[in-house]
Amino acid sequence: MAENSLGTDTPLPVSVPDKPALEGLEERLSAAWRTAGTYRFDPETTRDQVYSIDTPPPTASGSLHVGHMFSYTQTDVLARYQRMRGKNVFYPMGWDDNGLPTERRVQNFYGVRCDPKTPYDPDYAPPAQPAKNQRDWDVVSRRNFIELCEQLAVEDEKVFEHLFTTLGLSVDWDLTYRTIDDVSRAVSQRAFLTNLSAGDAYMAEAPTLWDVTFRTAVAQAELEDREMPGAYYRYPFTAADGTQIHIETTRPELLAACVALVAHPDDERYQPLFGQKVVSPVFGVEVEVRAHPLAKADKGSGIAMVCTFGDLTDVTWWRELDLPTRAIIGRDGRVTAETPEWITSEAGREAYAAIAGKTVFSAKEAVVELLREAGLLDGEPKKISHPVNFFEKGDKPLEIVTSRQWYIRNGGRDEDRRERLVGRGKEIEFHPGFMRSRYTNWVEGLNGDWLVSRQRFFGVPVPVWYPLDAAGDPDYEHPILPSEEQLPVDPAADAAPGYDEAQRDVPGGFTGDADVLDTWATSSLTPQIVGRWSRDEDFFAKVFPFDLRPQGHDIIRTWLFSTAVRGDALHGCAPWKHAAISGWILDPDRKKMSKSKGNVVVPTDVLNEFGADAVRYWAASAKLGADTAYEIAQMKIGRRLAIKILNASKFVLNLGATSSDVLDGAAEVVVNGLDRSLLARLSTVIDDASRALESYDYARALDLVESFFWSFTDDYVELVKDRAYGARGPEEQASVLATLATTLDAVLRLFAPFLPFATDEVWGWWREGSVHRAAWPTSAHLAAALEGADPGVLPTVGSALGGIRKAKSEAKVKQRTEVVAGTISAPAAQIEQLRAGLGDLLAAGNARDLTLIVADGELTVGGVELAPAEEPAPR
RNA sequence: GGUUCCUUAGCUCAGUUGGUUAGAGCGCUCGCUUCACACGCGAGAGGUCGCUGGUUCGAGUCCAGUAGGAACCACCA
Repeated sequence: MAENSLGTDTPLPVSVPDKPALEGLEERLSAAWRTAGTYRFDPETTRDQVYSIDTPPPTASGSLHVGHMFSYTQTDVLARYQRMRGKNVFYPMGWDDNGLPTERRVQNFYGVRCDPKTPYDPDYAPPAQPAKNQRDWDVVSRRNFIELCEQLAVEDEKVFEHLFTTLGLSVDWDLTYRTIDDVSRAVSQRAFLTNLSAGDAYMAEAPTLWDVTFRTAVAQAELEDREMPGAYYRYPFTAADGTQIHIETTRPELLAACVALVAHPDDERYQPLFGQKVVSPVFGVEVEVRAHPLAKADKGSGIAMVCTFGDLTDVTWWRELDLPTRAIIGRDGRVTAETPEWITSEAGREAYAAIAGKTVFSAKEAVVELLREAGLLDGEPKKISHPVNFFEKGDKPLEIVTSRQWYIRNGGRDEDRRERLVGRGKEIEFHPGFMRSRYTNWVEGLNGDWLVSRQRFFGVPVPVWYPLDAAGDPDYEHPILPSEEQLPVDPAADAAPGYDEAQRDVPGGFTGDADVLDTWATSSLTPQIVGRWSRDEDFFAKVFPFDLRPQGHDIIRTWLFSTAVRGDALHGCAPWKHAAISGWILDPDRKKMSKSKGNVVVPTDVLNEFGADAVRYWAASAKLGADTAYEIAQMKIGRRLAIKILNASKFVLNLGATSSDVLDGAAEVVVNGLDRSLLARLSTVIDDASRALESYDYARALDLVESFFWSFTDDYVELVKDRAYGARGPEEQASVLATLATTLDAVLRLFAPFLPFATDEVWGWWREGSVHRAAWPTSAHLAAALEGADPGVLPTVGSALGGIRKAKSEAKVKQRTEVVAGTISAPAAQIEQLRAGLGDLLAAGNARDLTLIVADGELTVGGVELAPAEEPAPR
């Protein structure tokens, strides 16, 4: 580690600019830090020296947002604090370029489409301009697509890196990764194969939530409810004796996919029907009436039409009542063209022809029309608004189709694992603590394992092949797996081990798994990727489990949980000790900021206008977990504070206060009671701020330091100016100068994590190296100066000065107007404190004399006689 | 329906194990170009801590209830 000690009082020439300013500091200092390697992680280290951070990788293909500055600053403050505490901080940066946003951006930017079946072209160059018509876009292999992605990512990442650098993030830029690069793909595949061999991953054919636009399966974590208009349609099924049983449904288009009617076992209206067959209208298909406790007697007509599959409840009934499968919705979201074999009647088959090949929407209209024509629609449809499941990135309701998919066990179907994962959540210290309940809530509400295969083209391929039998059908029971050394592999381009490429997709040969892994299946491995898991186990052991995972509360169910699942399966522990959950940025109207609302502020504009320290002040003023309004006013205050630090430092240093030996114990020079009082207060602030930061409450630490600093400049500095100029002799002057320098030194260190630019600028005026490599102050170093010090002297003298100022203010005279006489009455203890600072009080108040009177009650200043106003000098 | 958070000055928010007259900043009013800072300095006004009850010598703080706001999860016939 660099000069991480207090012995920094080298006799450098002090060089203070005439007009200190914030402008330009970001560029100059961040370049200097980069050159000096100020934030470099030292791999020669032991685990207990390290503080490791599992940085969230931003989507570099996305747009910059003030939210980025907000949450990343909060993490940076914690990182800087730990570094000053002497920790070897492992603070990497990643780029999440494995996912739909990047896929879309690469497609549109270059005008290409990915088809994994296309062979790799090592000499491929994208068109100079994307073709206007998407049909004319180049079709490229997955590997070419990934290469294009990496090319474009370089440009996108520069923009983010520039923002983060300007913001002053103390990231070690040598530690970067991309979620789509070779290393990440290899780690993702290795983890998947490890899960597979340990039984933590498996393949199954099952009903799956399906997005018809993207034509891919989606996981529970990617679901989103949207309130949609709909209608209840009421129509009858017919029992053998001719009784009509009315059902109500919002999805009449699935009538042909009906497999049963279900009512509650206690529902007396339907009890006689349980076990009997009824016939569906229009299609004339026989289905059984069944009982199940999930059916609600008070919903609709109390009896539900079960289709395969209308919603997740249907899946439950289908599974638990062992119902047949009669699917009619294809993966394209249309009704299958072929007439199903379970529709046997002539009329039924004719009716089916009316919906075959139609979209869900058109099929619904057609079925309703058929019902209406047959006079079976009971009354008009009742319009309602109801929640419908959507893929969070999709714009059509999800369907449920049966398909073969890969899953990773996450406790959704296994009580033991579920409890173990809840326990992992308890191993993690959440900040704020209540955020853990979101984790627990999610784990306990899971209704299935984690579906990780996606029928997309761009992403990390599922690293698996299948042998083909003599008929050319894949043997899914015996997948062919790659060796460790082969990773990463692309089964669509690379031949299976032991096979020749010529044997691809021919009987007796092999076929590659066509799917890619869910992006979270890779993102969930950020600790393993950046920590060099399986590549450098020695290194991995120095950073894992990580100390900190910072992230937003909106991705607890996805990123946080999935990382915990991987940590549990691969390492048998939680992946981090702490999780710092940041809030969202709301616009000033308290609505969530979003692009669609057009209320997004461009971060670079704000940085240019107020400076990085000002923006950081705003971010660091908000507690973890608290959604926070985007507030320019708060940035103005931060800017004011940063400027004040520059100016106050300039003043203090120009007074000649440059030796802070007191911090190293050379305290005997501090003889004045007011000085000792200030240092006693400083000592308390150091202790309190340190305690707050230890518990991840940086906002409180900032508040404490800031309050101290303002009382330092407004009260203490104002009081001691005269003495600092030497008006009361060399000993008194030495005392105040040592106190000023000591306080300035400590204050710069205390502010350094929050305002890295202004503090390091001042540090450079009189110190060697960077304040960001200096040690965090401790009160132990001040103890020697504080024997018997009374922290109450400063506030008491300060309020006496306030009383004098008030008298002048009320008289509407200049503050430097001379006080001819005045009395201060206060209890004896305060009079004692006033005596300790009387000299400074007289000087600061420009008072000839003040009479101190012991009296009960609070301190009051009275009988102030002011000197007559000076006549304006004759012109 | 379950879980969680929030409600304190006009605004944004502190208030750490319950303890003397509840704080800050912004905004507002008044004053001051005081030799670090006008991107400044000083002074001042402004709150029955959502509401109701309880515990306690003592409640903004703990408990119960209640109203309003927000988020997460579940429901989705």
